[in-house]
Amino acid sequence: MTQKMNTEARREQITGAALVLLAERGSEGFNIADLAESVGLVPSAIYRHFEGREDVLDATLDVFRDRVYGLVEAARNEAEDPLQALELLLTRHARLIESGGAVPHIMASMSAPDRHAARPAKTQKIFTGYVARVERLVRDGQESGQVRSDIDSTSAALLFAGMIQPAALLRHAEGERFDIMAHAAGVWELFRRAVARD
Amino acid sequence: MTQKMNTEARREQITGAALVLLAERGSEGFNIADLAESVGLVPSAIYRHFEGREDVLDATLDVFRDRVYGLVEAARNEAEDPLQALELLLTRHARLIESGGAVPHIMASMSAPDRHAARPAKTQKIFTGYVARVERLVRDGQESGQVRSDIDSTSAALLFAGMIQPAALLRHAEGERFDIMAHAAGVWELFRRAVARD
DNA sequence: TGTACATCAGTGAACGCGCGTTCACTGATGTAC
DNA sequence: TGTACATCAGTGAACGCGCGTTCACTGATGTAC
Repeated sequence: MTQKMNTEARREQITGAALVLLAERGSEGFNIADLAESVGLVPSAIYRHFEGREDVLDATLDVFRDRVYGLVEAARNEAEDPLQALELLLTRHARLIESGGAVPHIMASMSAPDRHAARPAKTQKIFTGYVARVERLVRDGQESGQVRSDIDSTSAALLFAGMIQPAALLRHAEGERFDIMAHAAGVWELFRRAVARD
Repeated sequence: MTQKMNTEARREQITGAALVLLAERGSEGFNIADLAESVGLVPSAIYRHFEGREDVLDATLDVFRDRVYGLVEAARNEAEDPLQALELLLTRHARLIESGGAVPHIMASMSAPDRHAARPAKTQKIFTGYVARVERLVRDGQESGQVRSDIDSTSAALLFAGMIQPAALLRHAEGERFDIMAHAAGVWELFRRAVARD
């Protein structure tokens, strides 16, 4: 028998593994058998810790949210000004995708409507929360004078959110050949030119 | 019995209906029963015209590709210059999403890996083809002097491709409340500022 | 420190639902004469 | 113009696979005394 763990520790291990599987295959290809195997358990053992597949996805979405929001907070704290925070955030998103944690891929696949209306709604809420945080950074930049005051902060936030999405797709398509860090640098240069006060 | 149609006409009707369903629910929620019902047929009738579910998706992807590439061609032909073509393309993408043909949503859901490796690969090829066409417009703009020559055309093309993606997600999340045409206008202003000469 | 007991995570067999797919049959449509 | 026949799109019942889920059972772990 596999080593026993208390439910709390096991739940964390399982949601972590689920996040990896979701990044690889999306929610469509996500299944209990593979999830169980990836943590060295038998499928039915998952039900000791979760009510079912949808409950696993829900808990995994919580982990996902915390990580993504945590990325924004970290960038905000570590950077010296709002514009640098945005650059740092973009770089770290890129690095996350490079290491397999395909954030936009997860977002997209989890937001597909299905019988359980709860999951898509939650996913969308995570996304709007993310955009709101980025928008906050943009407005901070406007107040500090770094960012042009005549631009619409929502537009800027949505543009920012979209910068990394195509990269994740290409990363999946072309794999190692696609230099995602270089893409982030190139696209950041364009974004900076669009929003920075010359 | 439902009115008979020859296979060619029926195939077109079915792939058209499939595209609508995919935009609404993604490939995960796409099933033969609903597809058949949406064209007034019984599930087994689908098999008169397609080999199976995966074959329907494959054919639908062809329709999707033609429509998206057609959008780029139309914009190129109708606009007076490359930059205006890009603006026109963005506007039409937005209008397409507004009317329910959620392009990015389809892209994302179809690219999720699964047993049949063929579909994701095809989806990714459609996307890279799209990016290549946009990149071509950017380079045309550089040659005509409208677009700055010091920017990386690939970065610009990827930034452009990403502009509409978050909008599609928000459209799904907030529905009518989210003014996608206004978003397109706002984000275009930023893009133009990033790439246009002076 | 040792023993008895309760708790609870892990197991494997079995179940059953959803859904894609098959197949024999029907009857409408188009063609040959 | 009418009749006979061949073709083929549509039907509905049934099948079966994949996969999420249940359940009785096991045995490890932690606690009470």
